[in-house]
Amino acid sequence: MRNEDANPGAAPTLEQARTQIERYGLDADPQAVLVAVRLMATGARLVRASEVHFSRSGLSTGRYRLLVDLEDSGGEKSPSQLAKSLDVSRATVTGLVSGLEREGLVARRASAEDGRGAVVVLTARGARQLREMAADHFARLESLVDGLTADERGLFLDLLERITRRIGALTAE
Amino acid sequence: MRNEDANPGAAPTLEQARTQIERYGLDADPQAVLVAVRLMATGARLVRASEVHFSRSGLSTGRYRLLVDLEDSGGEKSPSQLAKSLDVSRATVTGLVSGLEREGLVARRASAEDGRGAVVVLTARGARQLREMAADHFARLESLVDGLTADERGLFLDLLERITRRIGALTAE
DNA sequence: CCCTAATAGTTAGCCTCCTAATCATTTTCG
DNA sequence: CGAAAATGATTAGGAGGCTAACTATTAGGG
Repeated sequence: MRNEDANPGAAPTLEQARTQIERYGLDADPQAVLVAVRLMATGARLVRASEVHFSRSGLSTGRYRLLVDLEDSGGEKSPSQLAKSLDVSRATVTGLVSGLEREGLVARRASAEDGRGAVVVLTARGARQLREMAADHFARLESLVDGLTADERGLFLDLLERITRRIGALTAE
Repeated sequence: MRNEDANPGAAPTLEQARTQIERYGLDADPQAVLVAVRLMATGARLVRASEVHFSRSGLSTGRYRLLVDLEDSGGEKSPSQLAKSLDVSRATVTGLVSGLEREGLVARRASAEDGRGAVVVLTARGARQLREMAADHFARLESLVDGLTADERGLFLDLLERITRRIGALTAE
């Protein structure tokens, strides 16, 4: 049985990391490489699982996040601000808002102060949608880390944060 | 200054988690929720950073992973096997292979044993491409976890794995 | 044996996100 | 003040991934 068959789904082993490093005579630390690769694989899986989940409510991760952000901001926000806080391009926000608007979860209004600007408003229907999804959503998130104690969660959060800080450097370089 | 402006880029705070939970009178643990949300945010950022990086070599994360997988398997593999080990649909593999073939990094051959089957072969050019990228690639991965000691990396790996095991349940449900 | 069911690969069409270009307003400053 | 630069939003077009549908071949059961 092949290695990959026994271990499907983007979860590489330490052996694989070691082999790859040695193939080119590099001196990288296999464990360090494994951490990075596993984190990426997990991230990708999580993103996809989330997309699958939200699509069952006719939403998507992006649309849901936009709705939540809107509610956190008291129900109104400009597309630019949304792009910034969601860490997504303005063009993407335009698309997300268009979709949400089509389903009546959000509405567009012209900005009163700035002639160029627009304001995205959470509709009653959008707020209700969020309310209906809340319990299930948070239960799902909680269940992800069910297996960890409070201490372990704190620890994980700390380690994760220290890794996250390095991501910026990767793109900038 | 708004909270999101001070903390851009999909890195929610404990406060935000608490607020959202309380808004609907739920009793979820804010810390647990935070861990899950941060992990997803980090994953998404990592995936995007990776895409940016590979696009500079005319590749993508998916194409690179396919190339590596091919090399790990001795340079040949069927599209179905690739789909399985990359955890991606067969249709996606078709697309990845087409792209790689166009650039001469990979070639398609008909399977000798199975009339339906095909075999994807790593070309000399594909192997060279991998060789050229290796040092930089592994250095990048290593630098991601530079800030962690070997013990911390082991710990992180363990915690991450225990979380990853739960992802399946999320989608299945 | 042959007809049905399973399997391999591809195609078509959708969604998410991106960058680059465009158009309209504001702001700045010479 | 008026021209140039900056800013807000949208549009156009591309890449990655997915599912569903289609074609070709192989395997199985009556």
